[in-house]
Amino acid sequence: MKIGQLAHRAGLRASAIRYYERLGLLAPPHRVGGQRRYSPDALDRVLLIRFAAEMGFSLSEIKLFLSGLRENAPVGPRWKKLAAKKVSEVEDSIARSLRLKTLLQNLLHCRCASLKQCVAALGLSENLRLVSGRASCVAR
Amino acid sequence: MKIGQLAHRAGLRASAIRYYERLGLLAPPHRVGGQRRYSPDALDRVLLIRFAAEMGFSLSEIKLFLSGLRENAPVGPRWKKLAAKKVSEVEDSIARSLRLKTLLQNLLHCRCASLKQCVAALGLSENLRLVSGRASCVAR
DNA sequence: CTAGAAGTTAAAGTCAGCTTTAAGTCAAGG
DNA sequence: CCTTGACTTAAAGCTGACTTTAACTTCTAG
Repeated sequence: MKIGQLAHRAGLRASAIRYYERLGLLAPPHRVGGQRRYSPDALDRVLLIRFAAEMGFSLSEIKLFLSGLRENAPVGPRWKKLAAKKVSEVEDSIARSLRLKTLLQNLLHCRCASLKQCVAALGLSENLRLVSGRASCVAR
Repeated sequence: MKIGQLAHRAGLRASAIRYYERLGLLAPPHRVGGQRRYSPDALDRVLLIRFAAEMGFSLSEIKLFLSGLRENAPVGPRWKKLAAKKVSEVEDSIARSLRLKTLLQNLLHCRCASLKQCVAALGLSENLRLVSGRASCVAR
């Protein structure tokens, strides 16, 4: 498989494949006349990388757990440790997003005299951390 | 108020304030001997910007709805339209994160013979969109 | 044989949201 | 007056994940 085809099948551009290679995520394949030739396994590898990326792992995290990973082995403790960490990160992000959504909806339905009041009513005035919105300005 | 003080009260660096000014988010204040002097209102403005930023709005979106916004006016239709759009964006992101979390947890508890199998079992093989994880490999 | 599609490289560009740097000016205390 | 700290500017740097560009080379179809 040439790079263009690999890229196409993985839904990427050739430049992304070369980039992954440069980062050490993808082993340099053998070459024919200077051009990269990939085995079908390479597609699995790229798809695995994309999968992990979609899971929210950064490329460096992916490199970390792909190094020394045999694809045809059970999910190991290294993977699990990273996955556990990522789960809690995702949970945090979800919690934050939910608070965000509530705030936005309050704003949407509020009848405050001013935006300023409205924002203040949501309990964010001081340092603007998204603390749990205590009072809703909808009630006014 | 000098820029350092404004920045400190808003929990930012002076450079961020100047950056906001350059972007047109903050009106250029008057100057004393070349130095910026801010009225207390400027703090409200900056806090409002930070609030919106924390809500997930980009600075250009914030510029959009701050332009022509009087702070002491009810939340207007322009705001509401943007907020509604953002609510659905946040909802999408939450939904995505929830799927992610489920997938990660499956991976965490799975006993598949291989990562490859595990990933495949989650119904992601083909194009790697995070479609609703149909089968769980935990069941194996 | 030749056109043109697709491959190669290194280096620079992109986006956001700032920060840092360099080189200089201003303000306040002793 | 002098030092020190806060201010000024424009321009460059940072992170991440790539893409684009420029200048070439190689492959493939006709």
